[in-house]
Amino acid sequence: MTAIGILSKYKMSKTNGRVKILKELLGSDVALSERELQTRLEGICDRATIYRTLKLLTKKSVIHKIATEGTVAKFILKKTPEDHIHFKCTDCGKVQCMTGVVPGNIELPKGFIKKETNYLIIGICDECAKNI
Amino acid sequence: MTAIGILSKYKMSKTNGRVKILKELLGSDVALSERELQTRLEGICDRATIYRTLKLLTKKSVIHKIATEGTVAKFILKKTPEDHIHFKCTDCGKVQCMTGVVPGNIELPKGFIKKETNYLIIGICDECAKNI
DNA sequence: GTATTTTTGCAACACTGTCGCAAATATTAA
DNA sequence: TTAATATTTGCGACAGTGTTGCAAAAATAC
Repeated sequence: MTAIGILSKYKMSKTNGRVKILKELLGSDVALSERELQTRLEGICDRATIYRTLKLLTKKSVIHKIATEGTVAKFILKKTPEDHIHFKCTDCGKVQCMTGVVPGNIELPKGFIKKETNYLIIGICDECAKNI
Repeated sequence: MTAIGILSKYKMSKTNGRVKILKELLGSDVALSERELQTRLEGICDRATIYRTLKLLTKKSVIHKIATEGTVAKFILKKTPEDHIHFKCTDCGKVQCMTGVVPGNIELPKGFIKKETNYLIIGICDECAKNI
């Protein structure tokens, strides 16, 4: 799906900034922070706009907000609606989707209602592991 | 294990602040942020001290640093060394340990090395679910 | 093309987490 | 117990994240 297509689907105004932000996310196989997006967009839009767009896209479930170890949140396109795991490399810092690695169906204790998941494995990614 | 016991075990100086911080963590079944600790300690020690202590305890694997949805990290005593899941309630904000709920053994793709996990389920906890 | 609605950029803000440094406290050894 | 040494603390300053109000700008609706 294209950036414009997604914006149409969710009835969001097609502004220059939003299209560019979405394009970056569509073209990235790793999760990006607001900072990283800002760098890639080279000042096409304001910090606040990026934050607002990311918040909106997260709310619409187009992207996934990943709380990583540090203070910064990273965002990645939701490829599948199912729960899945993300991997953060402590070496290169990349956060990526672990497609194919499915967390077993987790049964919560009685009374708990699951809305969303944030599964993160921290370690060394395959690329970095080669150089050790 | 007592606060003093833990400090001895890890060869950490037994300062007033550290003992109090550890006692709070030992007495809490939910994860606490630096802010929450500060409130509970009523100014017994400085922000910086709390942060430093939490960092050290995390490094020693005494506590677990949980990256929650927002910007703030929360900390909880490590009851078991195994991977386990934490649950964050969007209603009351509490983050707790889901003992008994074990994530299936997750197999990573070839080359990836796991060091640590951060599994968080977001939803409504049993207490809050009652009042809906 | 104009009117209306939505979004943007800017500036200001609160908050988190870190750090250097001198003073205070804890540990060690006598 | 005291003096010497090592560690930790509090303070202030700082960089960074994420949010918000508001007027200007852009997008949508008519």
